[in-house]
Amino acid sequence: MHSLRISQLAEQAGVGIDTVRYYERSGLLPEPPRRPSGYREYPLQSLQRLRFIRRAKALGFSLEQIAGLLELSDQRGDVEAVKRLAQQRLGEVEAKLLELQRIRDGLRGLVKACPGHGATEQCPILQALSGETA
Amino acid sequence: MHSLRISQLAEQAGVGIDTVRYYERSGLLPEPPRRPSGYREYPLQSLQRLRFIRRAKALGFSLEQIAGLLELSDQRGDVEAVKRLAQQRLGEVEAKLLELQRIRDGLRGLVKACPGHGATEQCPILQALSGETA
DNA sequence: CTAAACCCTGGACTTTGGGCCAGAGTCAAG
DNA sequence: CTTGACTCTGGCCCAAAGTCCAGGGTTTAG
Repeated sequence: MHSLRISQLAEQAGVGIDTVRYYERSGLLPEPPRRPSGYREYPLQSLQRLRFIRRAKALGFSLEQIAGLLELSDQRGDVEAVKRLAQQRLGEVEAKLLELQRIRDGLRGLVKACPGHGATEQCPILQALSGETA
Repeated sequence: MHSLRISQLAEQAGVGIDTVRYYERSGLLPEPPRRPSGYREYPLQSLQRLRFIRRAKALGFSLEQIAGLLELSDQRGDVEAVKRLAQQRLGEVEAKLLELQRIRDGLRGLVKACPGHGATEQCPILQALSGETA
């Protein structure tokens, strides 16, 4: 039984049925084969893909950006182009990581500098993020 | 000249004027003093705050979550509560970091495993994210 | 003192990412 | 072969985060 109905797919991926159809409309999830009746029959791959989307979304990627990431795994061949794309995405992701690390450090500093009593005075998180990145 | 008109503030923070007013309505940006005419006069602090918001947003925080972060720097006193809040945010941020690192590693692997020829075959980024986190 | 450039409020509109029906067909168990 | 659970399409609705007027004051440069 390596094919799923839409409700099974949705449940196992932790999203709603409408979401699945919406992703299909948006081109994020490829149109699955249909039974003669019109019912969608999803391969297990779709589950991985859906889970990926859910996670990436939780990280603040827009569906459009996620489409960009997924494009990488869809491209077979044309290796040069894929590589360039991957490098570009990698750059974006690394930038995100840096910013997120700054926030984390700010928060850590706050937690540490604040031993349960005394003054919060100069909360470091504003500073931690006020550097330049236009 | 340590006070800014709304257009100057907006420009220097890299957001639109309407956005500034929207943040004020939403309680993210405190209401600034006004001239007798009603014009808003922003202190430089507002600039830092706006920039913080912009960055945090780029990382996928919602305005509501950002309000939560900013609350930390606004609270003076009640140190216990502040600390708990900060620790909670820190946990969230660290979880995000881990996921983002997985994506980065996946992309790195892709770039590396793909030296300009050969098959992309098994793009690692799907794998990198298909683990369990409900 | 006047024109250009700003600012005010209030409200309507937009995009993203779905949620929620209605009406009609399909499938599986008893 | 019927009943309940499931699916289909199409369309309308929603919240978040802005964006864009309109109509009317304000400031400032010439």
